[in-house]
Amino acid sequence: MELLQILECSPPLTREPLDAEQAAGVARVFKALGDPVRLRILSIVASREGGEVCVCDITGAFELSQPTISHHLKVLKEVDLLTSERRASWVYYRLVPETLGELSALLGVPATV
Amino acid sequence: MELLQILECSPPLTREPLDAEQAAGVARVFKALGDPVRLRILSIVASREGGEVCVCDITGAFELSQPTISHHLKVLKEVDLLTSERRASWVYYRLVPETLGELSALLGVPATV
DNA sequence: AGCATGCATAGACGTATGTCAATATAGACG
DNA sequence: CGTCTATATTGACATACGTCTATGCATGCT
Repeated sequence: MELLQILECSPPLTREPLDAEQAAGVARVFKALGDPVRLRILSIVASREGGEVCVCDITGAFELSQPTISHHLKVLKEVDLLTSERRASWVYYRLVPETLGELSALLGVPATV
Repeated sequence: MELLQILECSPPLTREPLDAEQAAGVARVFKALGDPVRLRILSIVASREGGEVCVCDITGAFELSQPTISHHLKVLKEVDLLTSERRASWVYYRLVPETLGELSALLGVPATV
């Protein structure tokens, strides 16, 4: 089953308990978010006007090796938080807003009536 | 700095990049959510009518040892997702909805206008 | 064709994490 | 007080993870 589908089928945490399969899928995404470098990478891509960021822009923002950044980008891609596209020599990463939205909904606390 | 304060000060990922300190704080919380067992525990507590769950209720829901459940509860407590209170022989866990709400806001995608 | 550049992959290494069995602690109750 | 029950802590172990260096693979350029 696709990860985004699992997120779509998972009820908000405050509504009912997750079953094991839902929890496993959701946990994969949160685990990807559970690293400071990946969070910063994601926020760089997500907040970028135009929505696209070249890998070189990201690498320049950290004092980490290029392979390390590449590794983190791969992790974010594997959980459908980012997509990438190669154009000419450069690879551009983009946010997948649906995934972020599903996570937000999952955590959302129902408005106090 | 307190964790909840860091969450309150952190802008939505789609608005601007997180700085290193914000990312470190936020990552701690997401890391706690990045385990299937903890997610299920959290959803059990969060979705419970009355808001309180006794540890024994949680232990009974998993085929894991009692110390393992206790460990996961501790992790969730350390990132301010849960609080606990002892009454008589039992310990009751409660959701901290503010933390969940801050996380949700952090991930929220601005409505498409 | 050959080289330079941008990014990905492979492998190695230390540290962190999830789990358990064993033990400790705290409260209830005889 | 002693003991039972509910939960927490400790220590051990295997596995996963973040990082690096070295290398591979495209693409563009001369």
